[in-house]
Amino acid sequence: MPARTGRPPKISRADIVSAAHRLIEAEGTESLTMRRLAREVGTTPMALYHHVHDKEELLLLLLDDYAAAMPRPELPDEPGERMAAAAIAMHEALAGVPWIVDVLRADDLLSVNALWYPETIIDAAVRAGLPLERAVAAYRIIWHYTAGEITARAAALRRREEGRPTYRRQVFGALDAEALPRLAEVGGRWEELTARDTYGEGLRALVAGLLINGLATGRSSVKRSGSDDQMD
Amino acid sequence: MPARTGRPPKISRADIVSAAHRLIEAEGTESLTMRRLAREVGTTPMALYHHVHDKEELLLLLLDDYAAAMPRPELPDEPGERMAAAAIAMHEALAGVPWIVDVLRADDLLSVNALWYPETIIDAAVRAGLPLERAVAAYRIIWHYTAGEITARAAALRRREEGRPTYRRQVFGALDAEALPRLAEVGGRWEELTARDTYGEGLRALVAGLLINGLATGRSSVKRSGSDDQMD
DNA sequence: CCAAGTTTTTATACGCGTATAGAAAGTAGC
DNA sequence: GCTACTTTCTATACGCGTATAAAAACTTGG
Repeated sequence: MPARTGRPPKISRADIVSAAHRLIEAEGTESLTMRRLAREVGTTPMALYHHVHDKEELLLLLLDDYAAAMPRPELPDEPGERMAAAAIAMHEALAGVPWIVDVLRADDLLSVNALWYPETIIDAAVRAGLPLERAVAAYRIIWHYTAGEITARAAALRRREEGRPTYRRQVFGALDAEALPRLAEVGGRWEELTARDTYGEGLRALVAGLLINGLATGRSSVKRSGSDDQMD
Repeated sequence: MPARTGRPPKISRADIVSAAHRLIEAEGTESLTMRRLAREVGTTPMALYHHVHDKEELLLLLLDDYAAAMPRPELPDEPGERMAAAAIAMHEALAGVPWIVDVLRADDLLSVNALWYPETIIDAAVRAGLPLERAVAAYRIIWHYTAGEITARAAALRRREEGRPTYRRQVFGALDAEALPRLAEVGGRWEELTARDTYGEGLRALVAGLLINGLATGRSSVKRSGSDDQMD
């Protein structure tokens, strides 16, 4: 029965989401404002709010579409590597979305179509021998690390684009070498060192540690067996 | 020479920062707006901007004061435990600051008075046998994990306070048990499991993994340090 | 056909961070 | 004392997300 009561809608959630995609595509992330979007859809700003709860929900819907379209990686059989592969795929998916930072302020993942990532990571952790509860904990720890890394990455990018006077250069210039010898030792190389991509390295360390911890005796499963040197 | 040229200032950076502290203390984090703060200081909003670059810088100044006042923990001698102890102290310091989330959107730490944390962590990593470069990388990995965990924690708190209709309950209600068996298995316990504090657990795993990687089998992971061509 | 009820859309308004322009209040050189 | 110069502060304005209230456009029951 297509006939419902009340004033018939001019726009739908889908209209809004697809207009948002168009807008981002055409004019970049910064142009995605509720007011601009309303103009795009051909309505008033507040009309949008009858279809999405707030802007954050809209972004989550966008992410969901995005996640649905992401290709899923081949997964190795060895559990530790499998966890790592899924996490790296998740990281790559998220790192490619410029407005992701606003979504990352939300809790732990995730939008419906992105559930494949936690599912796969948790499953791999269970295969590695962790009880389900600990596998969930492991996933969340990986998620926190991933979200934090992406946030920092986005901030660094932003800072680089703005060309702001590099507050940290100033900090490292006036370092008290007595109180902070290591930082003084690093000195001017900080900028260079922190520009490196360490996500993969950290992730492997994390996975190794999680599996060792969870299995009491560090099964040799963690020891990198072969194809470990992929980077993103 | 106390005589300087130009119109004499009515307010100082210190005035602003201390007024901000007062305001937060008295009326909570949400009341800290540039306009409200200006009223508190007895000036116009835009006058503040001659003393701080933007609101984010102001928050960083607040954090700096806060960090200066934080007690520093006793540090164990064993390097791994030492790293963990410093990181946990850092986590505790940050987790206690309600507006921290806005600062965490910035790069890697940190304000001047908080440099003790990276210094200590890096130093402990070096004591554990990591070369300085890898110790810095280890610190940053720990930082990303810490920042991510705190962000998620803050988001969870916010969500709990708002009493929003728990989007995730809805997600977990309509789970496709075929495609997502592990998540289906967790089911309604997700809420409970994700409420647990896993920071310490994750951190220990991370430290363990970082030290294993950097030492025992780790030499093999240094093998690419010459041709280190990764982008960010 | 009309009143009641329901859903969607519009109008208006608030407070936010901050960009921009210019006024105000000093010092320094003549 | 006047002009130039510098620094600080004020006035105004923009676009943002979104709360609130009312209007509009339907269906339904009488």
